[in-house]
Amino acid sequence: MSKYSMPAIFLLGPTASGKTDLSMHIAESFPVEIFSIDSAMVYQSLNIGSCKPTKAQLSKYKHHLVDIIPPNVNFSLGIFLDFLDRSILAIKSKGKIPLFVGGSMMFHNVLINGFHDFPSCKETRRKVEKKYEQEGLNKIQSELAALDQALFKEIDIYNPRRLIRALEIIHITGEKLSTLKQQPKIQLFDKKTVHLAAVNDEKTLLAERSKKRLNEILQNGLLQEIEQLIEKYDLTKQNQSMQAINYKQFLPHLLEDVSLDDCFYDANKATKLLIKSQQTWLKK
RNA sequence: GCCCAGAUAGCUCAGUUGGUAGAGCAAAGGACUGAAAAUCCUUGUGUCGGUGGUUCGAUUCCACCUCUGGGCA
Repeated sequence: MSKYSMPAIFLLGPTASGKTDLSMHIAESFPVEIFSIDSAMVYQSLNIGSCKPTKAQLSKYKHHLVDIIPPNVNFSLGIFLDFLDRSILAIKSKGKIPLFVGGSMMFHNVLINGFHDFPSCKETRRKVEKKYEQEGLNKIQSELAALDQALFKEIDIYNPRRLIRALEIIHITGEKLSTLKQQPKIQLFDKKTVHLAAVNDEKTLLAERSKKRLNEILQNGLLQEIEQLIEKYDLTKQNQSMQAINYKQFLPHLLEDVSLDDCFYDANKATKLLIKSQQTWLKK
């Protein structure tokens, strides 16, 4: 029934909960290979700020879906699924089982509960984005209302991202997204052989730990890392990779006149919000 | 010691020509299918610094006091 027809193990949890270390312990003694589910670790050269495992750890334990794209390329679910496909086929032939570890909960959701293979087209998307930028939210709201009334009622129409993506799909397929959504999802793994494990902790404890970790990240040379990154790849804050926590907050210190203390405060704040939203996902 | 400016939500501040107040951020909750560490939604009773006075009514006007900035000695 499922695309890969093999078992899978998931290790879910918020940031700073100890997933990464635990996953390597598991990989030590079980026939699994680690698949990172982390939207920042996919970028090459984003090492310190993304809390990527060390080079030594990465070479000792194979981590799939880490360092798959350079920081000047924009990541997307499509890229994620492509790399996933290749890696899964590779370990399947070795008789290993994937251990999915990470805090990017939407990707876990796709892996566990399946997804619709809706198409994507950059040009179409750009057209819709342009319309939004030039004519505003109202315009694309009414466009969706005209094209797909059912979906309009269903989705969050104040969220431009959702509207733009919906219109993109409708324009490409020429069909209503609400209809397409009724088709069965692609299930990647058999639900019967999917094993979920969650690592979690008190929010205050996680906040404390992540603050401590942020200090370590700075000591490890986050600022130098960002400096080298933007120079080598000619990055600005527009790049998707620079939207990742720690990069987003400390970049202004290098490019603009923002104090280190302010950056620290913002990064810490962003991490706390991340933990919160990860915990919201876990409740599902 | 004198002069000036402040004191309002956890923080930064608006505001009420006198009828007991509201934004941003934080906090809490939530959504989530190609940017997701993104994006978006919901939730605001607080001795309006203290004590008096004027008034039907004061957080708003007046007096005094306390505290905090800044200036002058």
